[in-house]
Parts: sequence; structure tokens; C-alpha cells
Amino acid sequence: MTRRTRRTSGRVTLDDVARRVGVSKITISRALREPWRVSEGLRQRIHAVIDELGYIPNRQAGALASARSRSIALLVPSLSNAVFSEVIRGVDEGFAGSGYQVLLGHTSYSREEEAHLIDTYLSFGVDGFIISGSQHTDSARQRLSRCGLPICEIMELPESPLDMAVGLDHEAAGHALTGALLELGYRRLGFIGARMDYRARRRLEGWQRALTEAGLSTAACLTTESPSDYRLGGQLLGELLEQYPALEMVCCVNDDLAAGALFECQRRGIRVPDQLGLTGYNGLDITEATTPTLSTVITPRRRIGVAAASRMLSRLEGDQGTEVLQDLGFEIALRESTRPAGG
Amino acid sequence: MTRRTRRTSGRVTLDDVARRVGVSKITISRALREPWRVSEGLRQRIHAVIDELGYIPNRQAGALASARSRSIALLVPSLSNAVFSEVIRGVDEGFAGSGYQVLLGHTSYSREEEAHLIDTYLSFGVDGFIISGSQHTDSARQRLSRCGLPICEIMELPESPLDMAVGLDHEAAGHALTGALLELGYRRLGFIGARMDYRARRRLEGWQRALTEAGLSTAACLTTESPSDYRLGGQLLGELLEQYPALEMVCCVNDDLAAGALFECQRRGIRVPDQLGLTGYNGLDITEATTPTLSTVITPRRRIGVAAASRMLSRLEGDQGTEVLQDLGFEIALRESTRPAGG
DNA sequence: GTGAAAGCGCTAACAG
DNA sequence: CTGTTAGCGCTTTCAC
Repeated sequence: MTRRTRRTSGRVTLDDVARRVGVSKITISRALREPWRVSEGLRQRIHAVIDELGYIPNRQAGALASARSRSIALLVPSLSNAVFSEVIRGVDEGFAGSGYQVLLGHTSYSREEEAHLIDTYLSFGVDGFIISGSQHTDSARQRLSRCGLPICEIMELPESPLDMAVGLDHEAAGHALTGALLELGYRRLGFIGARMDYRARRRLEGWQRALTEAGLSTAACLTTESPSDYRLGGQLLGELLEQYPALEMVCCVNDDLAAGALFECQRRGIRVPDQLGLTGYNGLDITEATTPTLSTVITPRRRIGVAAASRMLSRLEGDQGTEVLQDLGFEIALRESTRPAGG
Repeated sequence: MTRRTRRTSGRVTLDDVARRVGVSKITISRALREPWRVSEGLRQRIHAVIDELGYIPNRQAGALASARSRSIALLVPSLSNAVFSEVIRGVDEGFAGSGYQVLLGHTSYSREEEAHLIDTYLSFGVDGFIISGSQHTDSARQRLSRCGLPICEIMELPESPLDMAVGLDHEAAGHALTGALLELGYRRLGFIGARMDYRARRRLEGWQRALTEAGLSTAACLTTESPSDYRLGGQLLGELLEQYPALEMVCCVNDDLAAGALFECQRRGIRVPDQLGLTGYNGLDITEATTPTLSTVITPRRRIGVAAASRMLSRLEGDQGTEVLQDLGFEIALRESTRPAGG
């Protein structure tokens, strides 16, 4: 008995509360998790003592004992992209009041970083994953499918989903937008894109398909792997116009680029939409604020988050669920940056 | 012995690895945490088995046993505000390679939500807190000061910091910006603000002090508690101009509002800066992209994150640290939305 | 350089 | 409605 007692965190534990109340610690535990199984009066005394002592449960111990952490991981490519902040808000909303904690991770658009984060959150013992996109490293796919946790891939509709998926068809959206522009009478269309991830490439493919179907050229297309930002939009627009000065419309792979392109037009004195039409993609706030407002494709970002959370919750509560893929669609918003119909 | 064995997670544990290698589990644990204490050959065999079995350490168990989780909480008001995405990036950078995991939480600008998140992360056993701002509920202040963890308040310079703080003086920044505008010859200045949190109010106070010192009116001031966005910038500008049509300058409490105000000017045909000057605050990307570019105060957002992380790390590694307050300053950027000097 | 034993704080399982 | 016991997977402490 010379063994020194192990240094403890000094924090108030369930045992401290139990001793103070004069019951066993499991009763305290139950009062917190299954209050209906503890008598009214005792429950009140327990809560009084909890407040008095400032007891905060240790979730690590709880998770270790119960093999569930009541937390889920949400992995997005970027936190600076407004698209994902709305997805996050949706997921938060969806989990509000459920008792689940959302652990947020951002992959910086890197599959390797994603794989690393998956391991990290696995080691945190999360009960499920909500992950942007369907493009993972092989080892990440293995880890995910072997861990047996519910997984929801969001934003797009994967060909071979790991488990569940909620998103939209970006190729169809690109195609539909381009189709709408052709109907407005545009014939010489260009495309600029940055950070050409899978979803961005799908939009471009939709644009190409629509033009090809109409017998038009898809040559005026300029893309880069650099991260997207306003200034890049202006720069790409400038480069594209240099090569193709006769363009009457430039489709931008996202709203940031479109806004940047618009600012560049203002700088150069190019009148939008009279001399040049412009479209974005996503329907961020800025598209409704600029002068002129920007035509775009509105994607259901927040709803994707909410739906992912709610499907995750059902799975966590035992439902086996039905559909694998959930398509939330998109909406074409033609505004001031494209010529009016019949114009 | 009829007692059923407890259902385990089914995951590979340290014990599984140990059995396979033929050593005790503590050796595996050491090979991972203190590799230099395990012989070279054994270490290699261990790592081979870890890869083979796909072992992922259980951080909860580790944290429980060691009373440190190697994670810290980063609490920001908002994820959709670009200001904080750069702070987050800075913090991430600062912790990169340290072995610490950053757990991100957003309070939606609510002290109650903040207090709740503090409890949540405390129950996750984080080793420290980095928190935006100095305005907390009483109970949150108590919890934070009693938990004995290192705490870094960021963005501003609190009067009575909980522990450490890294930020800048927003009142001084507001004052300096306004002073610079007075030097450019502006005399009739207005102010619009949204989401008037503590930092926003400090900027306004700086603006007021500068005008008062110059004997000018501070009446043309319009603020709201609503969240800030582009459209609100336009709306507030409109309302302010209705009341004060002779204004020659409108200072916006942040860049979003300033951009929105600029778009509104374009819509109304008000030439910026010829007829009206405009300034923002923070120095977000958009301020360099619009036409005209926006004058603003550049705040060292990313550097604040990096500094907070690095101070947190020193504390976690035992340094008691020296300075409490760290002032990272600001930079006035006069660009195209204000008249040129001497103009 | 490696190991055995004990225990972190909690909950599952069974008992009354 | 409340309690007892065992153990989650890991690290600490002490021992060799």
C-alpha cells in the first residue's frame, strides 16, 4: 500500500456527487440519462447537488463505457467557402436538441487530409460521418466501410456511395443552366473555372454537353486548379476575353468567380448584361446584392445539411433506412446579369 | 460465470496488436508515444502489425487514463463570417504538427450558446480554450476560471482577461481610420453598423471620438442588431442618405456592409468616391476586388490565430508565459473608395 | 528496454 | 426505483 494514489484531474466526478447526495453513483448517472427511472424528489436533490458542485460529466469516460460518443464528424473541404458554412448550419439545425455533438473538420480540398481526419475522428470515437463529396483515397474508403458506422456523403450523388448520400446532380445543373442561356439566345459562350474539384468538373461537363448538343463550340473554356477567389474571377475573365473577344456570355463555375468577373467588367467598362452576360453557381448572398444581380444556379445547401443530419439520426436510432441516394435538386435563377427573355 | 461478456466495439485494440506482436500492450503504447524507448527492431515489427490490423488508437481511453486529451476548443461567433475563417486557419496553422486537435465551435454570437459550448467542450476534456471575445456570461467566466485550463481570448484586448489574450484595439482602429478620413478632407461623415457586438461598438466609439475631437457631428449614425450582410449594407445606406442627403462619407462597421453599400451606390448611380466615400473594416478579399476597391482597416486575423495557438502550446508544454495581453495592431488601407490625398 | 498491476470516470448487465 | 459488480482501452506507477 505504499503505491501513491494516481493524480486525478481534480474535477468533480459522479462519485463526488453520489457521496454528497448519499446514493450510489449509478443513480446519479441515471438521473442524468434516464431521469424517468429516478424518483422525483431524489432527482431534484441530485440536480441541486450537481449545480452546487459544478459537476460536468466526463464524456470520454462515458463514451468508453458505453461504446458510443454521441458525436458525429462533419467533414467539409473548406470553411472559407460560404457554400459550406450553410451546409454546416443545416447539419447543426438537423442535430439540434438531439444530444449529438457535431465535430467539424475541414480537409482543405485534399483527399490525404481527409483520410487523416477520418482516422482522427475515428480515434475520437465518433458515431457517424457526414462527408462532403464522394472522392476519397482508397485507404479512406476502406476505413470508412470497415468501421461499420453510418456514413452520409453530401453535396453530390456518388456512383457508388459508401452508405447514404444527399446531394444534387451538378452535371444536370450545368446542363440546365446552359440550356436556359441558349433559350435566351446566347450563342457564343465561354466558361471559367477554378479549384476544379469533382463537382466543378461535373458542372463543366454539363455546360459542354449542352453546347455540343446545340452544335456550338466549347473551346472558350479556361480553368485552373488554384483556389477560387474574386480576383481570380477577374483575371480569368480577362484572359478568356483576350483569346475570345467576341464572347457574349461567360459561365463561371461558382459565384465568387462570377462576382470577380463582374467587378472586372466594371473596371473595364464592359456593360453587363448588354455587352457580356455572366452567370455564377450556388446562389450565395452576393449574387442578389451586386449591381447587376447575378444569374446563378441555386443549390439547396442548407437543406442538404438538414437532410444529412436527419438521415444520420434515424440510422443512429436504429432505422435501417430505405433510399440510398437523395436528390435535392437545384433551381435556375435568371437575374440581371443575363439578358432578359426575348431580348 | 454465466455473466455475458460486455459487448465491445469490435475495433482493434492495443491488446490485439500486442498479442499479435507477442509483447505486452504497454510496449505498443510506448512505441507510439515514446518511440525512442523501444528498440528499433521491435518498433518496426509493431508498426507493421499496426498497419496490418488497421489499429486506430482510442483517444477517449487514452485521455481518460492520462487526464489530457490533446485537444483544444476554438470558439468563434460565426462560421459564415470570413473574418473567422481566417482566424481558424491561423489557429490550425499554429497547431499543425503539434499533435493537438482543434475542436471548433460556433456560438452564433450568443453568450448563452457560448456558455453551453464551454460546458460541452469541458465534458470532452479539452486541454485549453481559445475563445473569441471577452464578453461571457457570469457562469461561463466562473467555469473557465475554475477549470484551471489555459485560456486565450482573441480578437480584442479585454480589460480583465481570464488568462491570456491576443487581439487589437478596435476603438483605436476606428479612431485612426476616421482620423485618416478627416485628413483627406472629409467633414460630413456617417456610420452604418449591423450586429453591433462589443468589437463593433468599440469601432463606433472610435469613430465618435475622432469626430467629437474634430468638433464634427456624430449624428449620422445608423445601427441595427441584425446580422450583417450585403443587402443590409445597401438598405442601411439608403436609410441613412434619406436622413442625411449631404453626407460625403459613410463608414461601415465591416466590409460586408461596405460592399453592400457600394453595390447600392452603383444601383442608384451614386459615384464612389466622387459623390460619396465609403470605408469598410477588416480587409477581406472582396475589398480589393470591387470596383472601386474599398478603403478599410486591415486586421491581422490569421496572425491572431497563429499567435493564440502558439501561446496556447507554450502553456500546454509548461511555460507559464509572461505577457497577458498581446496587441497585434491594424493597418489603415486607403484605396479607391475614398478620395485621394490632397483631392 | 520491457512488463504487471492498478485505475482513470463512467455505464452495461444483472440483482433486488 | 436503487444498488453491485465488472470492465470499456488506455496510461501511470513501480518493478525488473
